[in-house]
Amino acid sequence: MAISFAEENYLKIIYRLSESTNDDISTNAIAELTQNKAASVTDMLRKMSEKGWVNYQKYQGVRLSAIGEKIALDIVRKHRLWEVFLVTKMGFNWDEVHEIAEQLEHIESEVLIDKLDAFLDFPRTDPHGDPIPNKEGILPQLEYFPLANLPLASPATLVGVAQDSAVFLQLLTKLNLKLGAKLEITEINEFDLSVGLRIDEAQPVFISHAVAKNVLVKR
Amino acid sequence: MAISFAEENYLKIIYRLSESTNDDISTNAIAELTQNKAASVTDMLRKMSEKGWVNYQKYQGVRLSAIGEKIALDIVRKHRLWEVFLVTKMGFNWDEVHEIAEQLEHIESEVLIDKLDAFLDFPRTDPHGDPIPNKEGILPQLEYFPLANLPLASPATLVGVAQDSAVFLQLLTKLNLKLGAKLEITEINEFDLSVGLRIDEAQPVFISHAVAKNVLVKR
DNA sequence: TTAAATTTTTAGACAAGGCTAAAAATTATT
DNA sequence: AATAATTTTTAGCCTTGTCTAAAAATTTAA
Ligand SMILES: [Mn+2]
Ligand SMILES: [Mn+2]
Ligand SMILES: [Mn+2]
Ligand SMILES: [Mn+2]
Repeated sequence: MAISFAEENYLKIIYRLSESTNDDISTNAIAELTQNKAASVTDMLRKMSEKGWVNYQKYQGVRLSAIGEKIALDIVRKHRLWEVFLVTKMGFNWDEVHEIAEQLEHIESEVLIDKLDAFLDFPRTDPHGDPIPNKEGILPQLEYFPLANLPLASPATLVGVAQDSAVFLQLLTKLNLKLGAKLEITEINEFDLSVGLRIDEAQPVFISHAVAKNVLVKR
Repeated sequence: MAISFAEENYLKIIYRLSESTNDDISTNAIAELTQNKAASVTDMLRKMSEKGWVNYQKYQGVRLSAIGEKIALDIVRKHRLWEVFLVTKMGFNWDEVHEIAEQLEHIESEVLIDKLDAFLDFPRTDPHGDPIPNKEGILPQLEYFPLANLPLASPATLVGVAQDSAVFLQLLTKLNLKLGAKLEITEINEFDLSVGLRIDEAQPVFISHAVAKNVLVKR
């Protein structure tokens, strides 16, 4: 069953939304990311449900089926491998590659992707630190990753920092963020991507996205 | 004015048909190459004429406008550069790259193509010997011609092919005819225009006129 | 526990890019 | 020059993926 660009984009976006929550994904959330109207999303969800790619109940939201998740992971794999290519081989900066990868992720050729993977030396993460799924759709278990990528309500341990400027490290100390601290994200603010963070079972505090990106955690 | 994949394909195919004739291009010829029905072609020609990409008169055939030709050359440039990439960097054979390049040629990013061009060391021809237009749409002047036009006992070098179907390229491989091969015609058979051909100083073999017409050589 | 606000779905429309069948124009053959 | 064959266009229909406006369901607030 052939899949269209539009369908691939919907699956990828549902996947992305699923990463940071366990709830079903809402029509409006999908509409916002696809840049379509909610009515259009409803229609596509009905069609993709027919095809068995998502489990969808009217008014109840949607989640990916096993097949849908595999398709989404294939697209994510392609997107991230192409991003590595663009940065390491073509000399783009990491902030310039996303839009081009949005196009390249739809190129259909399994053997091309395998060769690209080898050409890039089997990278485990893309230029933004995001993990690259293998052909089977399995994400490498990274021993550490940015706090900014930690899903809501999923406990982790602070194991490092991605930056060692004095001002940054002093701020961590002020926040009581030290190696070995038990962390849990309680809230993610759409507006500025700042997060509510519970540190060692205490009352949550707010930290900026800039800080969250530079704090490394392990599950 | 955004351009769709379908439109890009029509322009590219009209360009290709224009390469081997000075006449206007017929609806049926386009239908055959696009794999669409003539009625659909008529409709697209009318629309593309509106947009100023082709000059089209009902029943009289079509030809590219200056703008249309520039668009077509841009696509040809991308197609051929990606084919070089696939062969020289990804390790594909020359008969495996056309279908993938058909997809990659629609990726939209001028800067990506410029970087790719540099990454590949500014190739003048693709893996099939076809010239690669520069950004301005200018084709490098190559001095090759069909093997079928080579006189007896006059050494030449295989520098390209006039066709890149997989069956044809596979036949060449079987015959040990590859880019750079030293060729010399030892015999021409009046009856079917087949030729005796010495390849790299080996014992002569017979090849059909159809093959000889599609093999490009340089003195 | 109603009423109000919000979210989601339905209904109907539209553009792009295809198709088939029939009509019209062009070209080839007597 | 008339007829036959071929090519091209027109007319009408279809699917995909989008939209707006209105209706229905759900959630929030009074
Ligand atoms: Mn990206
Ligand atoms: Mn990325
Ligand atoms: Mn090609
Ligand atoms: Mn080629």
